[in-house]
Parts: sequence; C-alpha cells; structure tokens
Amino acid sequence: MDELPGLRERKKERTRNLIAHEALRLFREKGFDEVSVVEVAAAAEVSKATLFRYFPAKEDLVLHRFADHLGEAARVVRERPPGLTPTAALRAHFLDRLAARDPITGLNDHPDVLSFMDLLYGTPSLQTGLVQRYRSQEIDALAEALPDVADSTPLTRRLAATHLIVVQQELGMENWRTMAAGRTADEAYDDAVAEAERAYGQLMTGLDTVFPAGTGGG
Amino acid sequence: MDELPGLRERKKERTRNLIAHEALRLFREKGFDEVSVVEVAAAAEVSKATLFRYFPAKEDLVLHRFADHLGEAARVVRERPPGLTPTAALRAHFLDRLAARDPITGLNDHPDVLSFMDLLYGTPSLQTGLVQRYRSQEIDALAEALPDVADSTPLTRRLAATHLIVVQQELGMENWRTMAAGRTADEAYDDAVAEAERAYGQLMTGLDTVFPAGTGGG
DNA sequence: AAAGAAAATGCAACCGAGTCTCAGAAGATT
DNA sequence: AATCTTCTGAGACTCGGTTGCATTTTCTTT
Repeated sequence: MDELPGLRERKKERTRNLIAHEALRLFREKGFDEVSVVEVAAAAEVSKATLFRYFPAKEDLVLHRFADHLGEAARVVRERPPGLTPTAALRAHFLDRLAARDPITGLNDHPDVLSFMDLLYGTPSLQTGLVQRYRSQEIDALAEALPDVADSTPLTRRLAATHLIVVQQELGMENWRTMAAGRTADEAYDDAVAEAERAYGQLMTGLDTVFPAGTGGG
Repeated sequence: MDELPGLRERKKERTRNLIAHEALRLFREKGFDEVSVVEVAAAAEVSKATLFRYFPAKEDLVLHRFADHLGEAARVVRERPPGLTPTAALRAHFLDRLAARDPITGLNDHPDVLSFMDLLYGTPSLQTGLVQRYRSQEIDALAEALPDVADSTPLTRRLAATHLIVVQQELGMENWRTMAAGRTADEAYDDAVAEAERAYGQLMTGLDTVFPAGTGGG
C-alpha cells in the first residue's frame, strides 16, 4: 500500500494544474477557439502529447475548474433531510447557494468568475460540447440517486433527473446573462430567487398549471 | 421570378440525396466512426470539398434523414385544438404517432428503421453531437411556440419547452432500446403507451406526486 | 446559336484536434 | 550505483473541416 503521494504524484498534480491554469489564462485572453492546444502546451512548457495525457480533450482544460462540483445534485438528494422531496431538497439547496453567491448559481459578479462564465457560456463550441456533457453526467448521477419508488421505471427516474438538472443549469445560465448585462449580484438577487422559485414550482405542480389550453385560432 | 426549379436545382438536389444515401449505406455497413468523409465522397463520386458544401459537418449526413421533422413539436403546439394544453397536445400527438408506429417514436421494427436507430443512438459521437443539437433546435422552436401567459418569463417558456422535448426524445430512445432488445413493435406497444402516459403525466402533475420525501437515513 | 455572367466543382494545400511510436529522461526500487 | 518502471518530447500520422484557384457546367443575354 502506498501511503503518502510520492514526488512523482506531486509533480503530476503540479503539471496538471499548470496546464489548466495557462489554458484558462489564454482562453480568457483570446477566446477558446482562437487558442490552439499547441499554444497552451507551449505556454505550460510541455509537449502536445503530454497535454493530452493529462486532459482527454481541449474542452476538459476548462472542465478542470468545476470538476469538484460533479455529482453535487445527486449528493444533495441522497443526503436530504426527512420530509423533503428530491425537488424540494434541490430547490432549497439552490436557494442556499444563491444566497451565498456561489459561482455555480451564476449569481456572482467577481471579474474572475464573470470572465470564466463568459468563456463557458459565451463560446458555442463549449456550450454544446462541454456544458452538455457536464449536464449528462449530472443527470446520470442524479437518476441513480432518486428513490426507487413504487411505480417508477428507469425511464421515470431518468426523466425526473433530467428535468431537475435542466432547471438548475438553466437558472445558472439565466443569472449569468443578467450579470453579463451589467447588473450586480446584489441587485439581481431578489429576481434570481423569484425565478428559481418559479422554475422549481413549475416542476412541483406540473406544467399544466402554468401553460393553459389552446385559443382555438387557426 | 423563377417558377419551377431549373436543371441546376434539380441536379443539386440529386447530388445531395446521393451523398446522404451513400453515407448512410456506408455508416450502416461499417459504423459511423469507421467511415471517413473522403470515403463517403468517393462513394458519391464527388470531392471532399463538395461534400462539405452540401453538408456542414459529417454528422449532418445523418441528420438529412429526419430533417423534415424539424419543428414538429412547435407546430403541434401552435395548431393544437382549443381545450388542450401544450402538454396535453404533445401527449396526444405522441400517442397518435405511437399508434401509427411512426419511426420517430422509436416503436418500429422494420430492419431499415432499426438499423438507422442503431446508428443514431448507438454511436456515442452521434448521440452527444447530433441528437443533442437536434434537441436544442426543437427546444428553441417550441419555446417560441408556447403561449406568452401572464406570469411566464422567457426562462419559464424555455424550461417548459425543454421538459417537453426531453420527454418526447427519451421516450423515443426507450422504445428503441426495447426494439434493439428484440421485441416487436406490436408486442411492445401497450408498454410504450403506458410509459408515455406516465412520462407526460409526471409533467402535468409535477414531480412531487411521484418522488416522495426523504427517509431520513444517514 | 454564341458569348458572357454566375454558380458549382475538383484539386491541392492548409489548419487544428487527437493518436501513435519510439527513444530517452526521471522517479522509484533493491 | 544499477535496474526497473513510468513519464516525457519529438515527430509523423489520421481525420474533419476550410480556403484559394482554375476549370467546368448551367443560366442568361443578345
């Protein structure tokens, strides 16, 4: 059994952080698509092959920053206090993170956070590539965390998980849009809470209480 | 004003179909990732550059097959009879397509349809690339088609649209899985109806009527 | 029908992401 | 110190996608 991380492991960790750090610096500076991986590799003083040994794809250089949030929704549901439904637990958790101005909610106007979100949400290739993949992972994890109730099928759980994750991530994007439009986090807080409550409420009560029957017009 | 399509247009249409046809033939035969675009171009007797003039990306060679279904959900909601909510309209439409064994529901065991779905859903790169993109387009279109009710925000509509499209597409995938497992469409029909009703019902009544409060266990 | 504008094509070079091979360097092990 | 393992750099390679240019094909004009 190996106890403490040897020199090799520490060096690997340092290299990994260095690469991601240089990558993010360049991406912010020039845009994701305007920076090639060789440029990143050069900035981190490693070879292109080495870069790909640490990160399976260019997108993952960005993922590194919020890798620790992976599976958070699943955890929240698993550890929810008695008396709370999964939806209620996730709602409460989001509101809590909102109050704390957690970057993951999008409601954070620190320049550092903001420029990162600009990169993440404002780059189409990242939006469709990375955000979608992150979403899938969250959904898979959450689907497993949902209770296996009487008349639920794998599909039922998967669908519920999707609905829940989508709400959370869309709320995050919406808050980012608000920040990107120039409002401060404190200014936007009340609206953000209202939107969150509306979005989760819509899930709890069902869509038909929100969107009505047709007008009959041709 | 040009009335009927000239020779040029007809030839372009023919070429376009030929390329997509050859592409699909090769993809089915050897798998999406095992066929290069130059191979497809050669089979269709055009140059690589020409292929990309007709299709912006390799994935779009596959999209061609169901391009006519684009915006279907949005249309269904727009043209729904009075008395039906958007959710109810989409539910009814899906059940109708299910009864007709429409390939888009996944409930179709014709070898031709089946091999296409195997390709589409069984290829990771297509799943994450194409299906996700198709989903986004459907969501965007549907979000615009949803009625602009009293306390709805752009986000509200976008979320509702996402929930609705996701249900439809996940039901499709689930039916494909059933087909891929060897059941016939007729055998699976009753179950497919039940799943669809459960999935849409879950949306109408809200998640909290399905997934209960926590158990309190650590 | 001939001539010229407009559009479509093929060719070839190019770019960037990602993989592979292989030789050599650096950490771990005795 | 010697060996064994792991990590790295260099470079060639594949593939998706783009670009510039010369050539051909279709449409239009007279």
